[in-house]
Amino acid sequence: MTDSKPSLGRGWSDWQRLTGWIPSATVLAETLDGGQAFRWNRSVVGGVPSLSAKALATAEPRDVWTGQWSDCVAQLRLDGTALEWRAPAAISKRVSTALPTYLGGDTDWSALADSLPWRSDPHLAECIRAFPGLCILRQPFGETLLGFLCSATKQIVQIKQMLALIAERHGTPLVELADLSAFSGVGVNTAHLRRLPTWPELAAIPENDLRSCLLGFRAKFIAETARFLAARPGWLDETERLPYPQAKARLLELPGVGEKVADCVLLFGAGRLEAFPVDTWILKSLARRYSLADWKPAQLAQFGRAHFGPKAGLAQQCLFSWERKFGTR
DNA sequence: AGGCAGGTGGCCA
DNA sequence: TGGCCACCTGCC
Repeated sequence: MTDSKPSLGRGWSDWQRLTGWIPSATVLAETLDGGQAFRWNRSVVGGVPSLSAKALATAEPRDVWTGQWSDCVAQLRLDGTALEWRAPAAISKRVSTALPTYLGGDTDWSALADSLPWRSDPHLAECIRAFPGLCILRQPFGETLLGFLCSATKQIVQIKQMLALIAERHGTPLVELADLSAFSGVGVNTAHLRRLPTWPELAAIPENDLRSCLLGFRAKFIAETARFLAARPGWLDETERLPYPQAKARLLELPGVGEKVADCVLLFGAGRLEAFPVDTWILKSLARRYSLADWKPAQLAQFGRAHFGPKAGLAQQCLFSWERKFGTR
């Protein structure tokens, strides 16, 4: 079977360079799979496939990240110092437009981190040094809300499983079924190439069907939030456009959305860098590194905004990543 | 083999 | 306002 012509609509586009953001492997992993987003997975491609396949021992093994958001799916890899991407050929045009925005627009993340008060804060300096150029993703608002409604007292692996199941069982395919056969052997489970259901779609799913996607008591919150939104067309879009304080106040009206989830949605799903989510990791971080043991979450949030300034959300993510990776003791 | 986990809402002083 | 506790259930 020959496939000499460039494939139109089948398989993946060629790898293309992404200009602007050049993360290390660590920072790329931390950005895509460090708790901001829950729809990225790493696979290892290349290297020595088997003992007998000496001839196939070609390229160095390297990580390829596959991720989905909205009606997009993309793969990312590091080639030397450049970040490269590709997408299913059928949607590569759409992805080429959406990907830069998803990765934080044309923000200079190193410059932004440099604007944080690290000069007078040794621990913050250490966290920034550990994850130089760490990026705050700009994810779809509604999907970010869904993701963090799943997050209560769950670890990242489990949140990823919930969302994968929701997409698999209740989402529509991202690529035409006819194109899916071209995806075997590239580290992609084609069953997972489905977009997450939208909120109107979620409103039509019985709570028990949600519950069976490993959601537990979170299913009730999602079902109730879906009903709330279904009764208010345009409410979520308006909320996304509101200034931070008003947007947060509105999100807090949703069942299952408290301070922490609201801040996560605004930080990772709306680019509001003034949001400062206080979770257990930040609780530990501030208690241990800033001697703020026994402070309550609301006080810590106030401290965070006052101490780290208008881009406190980026500082939060640096502290969070550091604490999760190095602070386990 | 059980305790625990990126929280929230409701109830009580 | 502040503190406690139930809520589900699959992982480490």
